Amino acid sequence: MEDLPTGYYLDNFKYLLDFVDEHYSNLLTKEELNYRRDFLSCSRDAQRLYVRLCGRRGPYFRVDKIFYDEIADLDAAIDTLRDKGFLWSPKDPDALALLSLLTKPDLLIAFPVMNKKLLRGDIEASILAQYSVSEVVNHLSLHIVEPLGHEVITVYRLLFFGNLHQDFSEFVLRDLGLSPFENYTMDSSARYFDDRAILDATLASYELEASCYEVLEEKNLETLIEFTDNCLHLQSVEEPRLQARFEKICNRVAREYERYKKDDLALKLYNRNDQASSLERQARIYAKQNKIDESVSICEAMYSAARTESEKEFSQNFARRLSKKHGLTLTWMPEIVPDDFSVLEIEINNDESLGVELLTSTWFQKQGSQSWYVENSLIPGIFGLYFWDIIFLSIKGVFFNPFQRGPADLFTPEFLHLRSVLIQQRLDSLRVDENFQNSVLSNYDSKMKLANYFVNWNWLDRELVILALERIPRNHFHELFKHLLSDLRHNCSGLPDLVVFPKTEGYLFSEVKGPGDKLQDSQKRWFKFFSTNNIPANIVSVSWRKVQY
DNA sequence: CGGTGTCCAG
DNA sequence: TTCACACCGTCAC
DNA sequence: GACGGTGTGTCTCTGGACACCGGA
Ligand SMILES: [Mn+2]
Ligand SMILES: [Mn+2]
Repeated sequence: MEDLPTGYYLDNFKYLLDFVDEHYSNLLTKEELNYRRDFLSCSRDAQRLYVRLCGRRGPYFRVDKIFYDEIADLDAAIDTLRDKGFLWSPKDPDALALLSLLTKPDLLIAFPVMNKKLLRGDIEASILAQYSVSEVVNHLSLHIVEPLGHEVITVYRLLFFGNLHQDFSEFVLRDLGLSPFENYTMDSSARYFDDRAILDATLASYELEASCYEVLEEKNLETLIEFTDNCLHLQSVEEPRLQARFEKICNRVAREYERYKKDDLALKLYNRNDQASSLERQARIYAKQNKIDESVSICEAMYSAARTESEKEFSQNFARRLSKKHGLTLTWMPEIVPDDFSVLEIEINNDESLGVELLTSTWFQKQGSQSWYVENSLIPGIFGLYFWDIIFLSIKGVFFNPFQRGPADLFTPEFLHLRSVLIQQRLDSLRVDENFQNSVLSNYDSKMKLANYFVNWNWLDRELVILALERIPRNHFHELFKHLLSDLRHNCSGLPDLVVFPKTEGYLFSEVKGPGDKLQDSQKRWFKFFSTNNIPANIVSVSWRKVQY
């Protein structure tokens, strides 16, 4: 595998800064623009040191523990960064973070009174209880530095990636060939953000998410109420993605209120949005409070405005149970179609180390079949291969950086609308396409390892793809792909554990269920789909063979 | 001293 | 740190 | 059977260094 050039990390950092400067400079504040200008004016050593430190946990670093061969003059680099405001030595550092700079033996030397048998965490706690922060600082007298400007880097990163979960390691993995990306064309005007207000709101929503997480960790009702009052004000955001993110946070908090039996507080938050999870919780709460009419009317509204299969399922099932219990007749409810999935009962020896799915797969192999543990990798994977060029079609604005696993509109209705003709053609041609197998396989070979939202290369053997293409009939693929396309976001999960190929012909999807496990909702939906489309699928119900001693 | 987890480089 | 999945305990019917 | 809570792998990968911990 090819080595990266010395200082590769600085190249990546600068690439990102320049890219953002080129595409988004009109969105940047004076401070953010100056940040880049000042950084570029630093010496190469200083730039390298800064990027190195910012890539590490920190937040503080002992100067005597900083070792980088490629940085010639460490002290000069530190001075430069300090002068330009990229680094400082904090006067009032966090004591715990300071203690973390010492190993446990060093801690015990510095604070000899401690009982050596304690765990590290207990030692730290007891030092903090015993000494004031300034005493700890003076006592250790370490020369420490802290890189500054993380917030600015965050802005640049968000503008570049369009999210905050990707980071500089993307560059490395790509350049090492470990996780390369499709070479789609980005039109030069493509931008994820157009508006500073949206950018700021997005940054705020990431912070809100983080503080929500902390608040939930605390497990304290007062904190929760305080958080609600201070941070969850009704806000109107134009950006739908942002709105959804905000509502998700509200719903998480509301769910926590339910755990405290504060249904009224929960409802107040749930009421403000119409996300599926919110509607579902509202229906449950009203039912629990014996407000049957309210609960049923939520279900009815949910049913008639259902955006996904799962909303339809839930509203129907929940209302059905309610009506049965309270003797209501609901005109809007469709006839019940009882589930009738074929079940195969088998008995095998337990082996904790392997897991029930692999054991069942082995069982099928012992019957002379071939069997793979694929879950959601096979069908979405072949879909991703067959539709590859459509997924990565350059449509204006959907590709705005080189590290995307799919177009920006992949999970919005826009995706289908803007490509409807091509998608329809591809689906139609599937039935007669002499080339279907070849085009999937040739994409498998030519796109190998390239990141695609639907293709999980690690779980998609070439051999498996070949066999699946041979054994699964065209019209089955047609229906499977149509079903995926009907809800790309939700229908890429819930597929059965195994795909089984009997010795000579045919195939079978098999969902393995150990003792005490049952079909999940998403799995049920797939099984309904299988049964209406005559796609062979069963549930393998496993029980453990009694071991004789 | 071996097992485990975390950090970090590439 | 999120998501998808399995597993476990409880409760009511 | 319904429901809620929890645990696990895995998130894009792999290996090395190191610290910590608990038991011999
Ligand atoms: Mn499974
Ligand atoms: Mn299963």
